[in-house]
Amino acid sequence: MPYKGYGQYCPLALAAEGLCERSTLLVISRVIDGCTRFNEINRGVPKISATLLSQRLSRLEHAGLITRLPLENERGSAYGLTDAGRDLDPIIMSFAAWGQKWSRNRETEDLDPAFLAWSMHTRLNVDAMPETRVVMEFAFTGSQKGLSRFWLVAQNGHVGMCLKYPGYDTDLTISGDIRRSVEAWRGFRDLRREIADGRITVEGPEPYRRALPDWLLLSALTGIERRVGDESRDARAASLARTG
Amino acid sequence: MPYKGYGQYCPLALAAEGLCERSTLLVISRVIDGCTRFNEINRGVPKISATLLSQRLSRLEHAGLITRLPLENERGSAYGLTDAGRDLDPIIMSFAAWGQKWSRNRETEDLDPAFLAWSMHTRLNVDAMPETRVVMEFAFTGSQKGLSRFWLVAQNGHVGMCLKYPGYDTDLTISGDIRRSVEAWRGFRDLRREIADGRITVEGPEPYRRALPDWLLLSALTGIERRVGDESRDARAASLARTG
DNA sequence: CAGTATCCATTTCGATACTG
DNA sequence: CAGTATCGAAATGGATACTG
Repeated sequence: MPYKGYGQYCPLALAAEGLCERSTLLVISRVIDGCTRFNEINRGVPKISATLLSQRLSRLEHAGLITRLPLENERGSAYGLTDAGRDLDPIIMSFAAWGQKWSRNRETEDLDPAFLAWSMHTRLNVDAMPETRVVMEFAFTGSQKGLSRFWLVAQNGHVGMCLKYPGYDTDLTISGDIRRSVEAWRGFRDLRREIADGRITVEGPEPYRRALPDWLLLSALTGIERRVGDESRDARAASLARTG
Repeated sequence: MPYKGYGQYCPLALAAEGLCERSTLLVISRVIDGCTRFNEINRGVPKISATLLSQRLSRLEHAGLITRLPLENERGSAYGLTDAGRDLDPIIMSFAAWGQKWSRNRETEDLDPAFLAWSMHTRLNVDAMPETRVVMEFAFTGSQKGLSRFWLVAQNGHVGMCLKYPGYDTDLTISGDIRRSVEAWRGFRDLRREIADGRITVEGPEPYRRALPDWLLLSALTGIERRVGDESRDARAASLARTG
């Protein structure tokens, strides 16, 4: 068996062997976030196939990181964390914070509207929202597939995400370019300014329109200082190239 | 491009994309430890080929994690850390600590004597050692390849590791089973007790023999609490199988 | 829904040989 | 020493089809 495992007792090698496979950290992260069902995790991990997710969950279970409880009434299982898995929480957080701080911006092809919608549905400030049902429609432009629409339905403190028109009347419609939307989400742009300047538009009743920025909590990592040296260098180089 | 990259702006996905490839964390860890030369890193990362190390170093350089300075007098380069790379230090430490705490023990095939020797040469307490040259010979039994010999040569605060007899007279000869030696190194067994009970033997002048346990600093992670639930379970099951 | 089995394209990596 | 180029073997992972 040529290159399976690092063949070492070194603790870092052991940890890396089990955790540094494609999507594994993302899967654990979703379970840490509280996702319990297969498809819930599946939606929360970008571009993972059911085949791979299934395999990852099995391995993580055998490695003692997650638990799997078959459900009584329904088919399927509920996934949860073991102590070992829970111990990874702060490590994964610091990993993500590092990514926020040091990663380059992505190309447009990497700005997946579906994943932005999924992220938003996990970070809606339901405490600030009305008791009644609120239906928000998001329309992102500028992505590879042209226009992408999603609906978030908030009710009784619970938020659902729909890929198709959910049948309920839409209360708010938010439209904008996917790149600007992602940048606002990540905290690189000020959402209120984007709205005030009309680059992201909000349609609907005045009270809802006004409240919207308080409903969207944005990415949990917006506070992290950003330091991507190459980009400012690239920007300077580009600027020189233009002016020079 | 089927499955290259996760195609996401998610900070955790971005971090994982760059860092969660085979051996990448180990390579960065060696540079964090202060290794600067290609072969030095190569020896410190278990089972990495020159091809792969070369590729990893290039990627890490382009990703802005490590620096590479061509040397003036000699061939080759000196590798170092950027701010982004240095920022990973505490994260990699916590990763390794997690591995120490939660990983299962390894099979004998994974107990590589060469890597144990390499590890020891980085953790010799040179301040406690004589000014004069000290040559230690290690003879590990019980590994796949039968007997494995290594020499550590300490002089003037510097420690070298030799895979062949270095020509100098040997001051101390340490012999023992590779599994017990690794377990003592990792802090799972008490080194002094292993020596006292004759499972690890030390030959040489009395003062050196007595001082040896103070010279070997052991793994930097020996203090981490160990919690591997499955192993006690496995042990119980095995015990049941034997007795039942 | 919640997965699993199979097949195949793509990718990864080590061994070997080679260079200055 | 400090790598790089090439090649083939091994592993990975997506698509598809399938199940209860």
